[in-house]
Amino acid sequence: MRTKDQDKLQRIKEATVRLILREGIDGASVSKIAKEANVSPATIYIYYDSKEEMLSKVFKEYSRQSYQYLVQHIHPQMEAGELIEVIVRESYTYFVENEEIFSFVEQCSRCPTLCEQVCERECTNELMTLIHEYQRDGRIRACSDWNLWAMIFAPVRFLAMKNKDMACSCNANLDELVQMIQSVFIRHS
Amino acid sequence: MRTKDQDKLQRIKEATVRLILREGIDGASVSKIAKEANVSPATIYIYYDSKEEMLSKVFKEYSRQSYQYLVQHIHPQMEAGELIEVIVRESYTYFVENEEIFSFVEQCSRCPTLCEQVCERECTNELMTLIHEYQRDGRIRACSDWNLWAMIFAPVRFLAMKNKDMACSCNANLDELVQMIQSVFIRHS
DNA sequence: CTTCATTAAACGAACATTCATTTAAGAAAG
DNA sequence: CTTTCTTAAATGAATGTTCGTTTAATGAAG
Repeated sequence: MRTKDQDKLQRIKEATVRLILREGIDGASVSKIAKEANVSPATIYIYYDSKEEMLSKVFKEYSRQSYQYLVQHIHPQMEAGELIEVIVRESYTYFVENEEIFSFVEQCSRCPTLCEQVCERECTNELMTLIHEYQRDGRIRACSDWNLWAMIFAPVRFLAMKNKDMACSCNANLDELVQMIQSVFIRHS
Repeated sequence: MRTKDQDKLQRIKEATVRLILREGIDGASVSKIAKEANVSPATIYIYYDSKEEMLSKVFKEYSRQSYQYLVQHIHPQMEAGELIEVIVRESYTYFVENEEIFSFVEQCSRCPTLCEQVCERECTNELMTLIHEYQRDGRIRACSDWNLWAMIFAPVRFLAMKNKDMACSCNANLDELVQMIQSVFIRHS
């Protein structure tokens, strides 16, 4: 029996993500993706049942990835200010260095038909648990999970999205953002 | 001479926005939009040169609208804390009450092919000028424009987007968010 | 080792459908 | 009448998906 070529599957995923950065979610057709991946359109249907299933699976996978990346850079002994700094800085780094994936995930997460299938919550359990500990003993300000996201990730994602439009001073912006977010969650700073 | 039917144009815009909320940006075809607006596809091409032009014009118009709405509720005599509260609350209200428009704008603003044509900056001059005054005399914390957006609008938009997923406690979340954002921009609170 | 079925991956071509857009003719208003 | 709006119908191109075939990897038989 012939075995599935994992490299080919990887190429399909990357092509999807690359094309959606270039042409937007409505410009990424199956045939274009296939061409970009050097693969026959029919091959895609060996790995996925439909275009929709493909998008939502790739979406889910790459959603997870950014948080997994983040978790690697975090350890529970960190001081509160450092924790926030690392989360913000590393998120930003990841988003900028993986702009294809980032743009893809951003687009998918605004698309009602896609994000009702992908629960962001389950991608982030590990990170949440850690932050909850810091909140419980008062090292960082307690708040609802929604607001935790709203005040940490929404700002970083916004800044990362605007990265291209910014002048050369993007590092200064990031420094400032770190301080601002810290001032929300940590007293006397 | 027969006059262009402005009501028809309005119906087209609303149908566009409604359909994109339901089916996402890639599910909104010209014919579906036409049907939704009770209009022939050809009629759309009387008002717009192409689908792309149409999307970007409607996008631009509705982008402006949310800020115009906001400006109505703001006056320069406001105390700093109140200013931020009003911006956050009224933004949220607008987004939730106009979820079709909101979802449409959110989707468009993540689509690379669309947002390179629409400069968000020019929609917000009036609001920016006002905030800059507050920043200049220290009533609210000075920061780069990017971070101003990142720490005010990105969080509200995020919360508004998650509004549907939230339990009944969405008002409490909003209250908390207002406080958190105030604590970034205003000392001793 | 060499054959040779067997199995599933992979493909290019073709499918029906839908797409964005245009045409040609009718309807409405001046 | 003239002018402009409006549309149903038609356009070719492109869409997502399937078909029939070929290719490559495996294990059994000689």
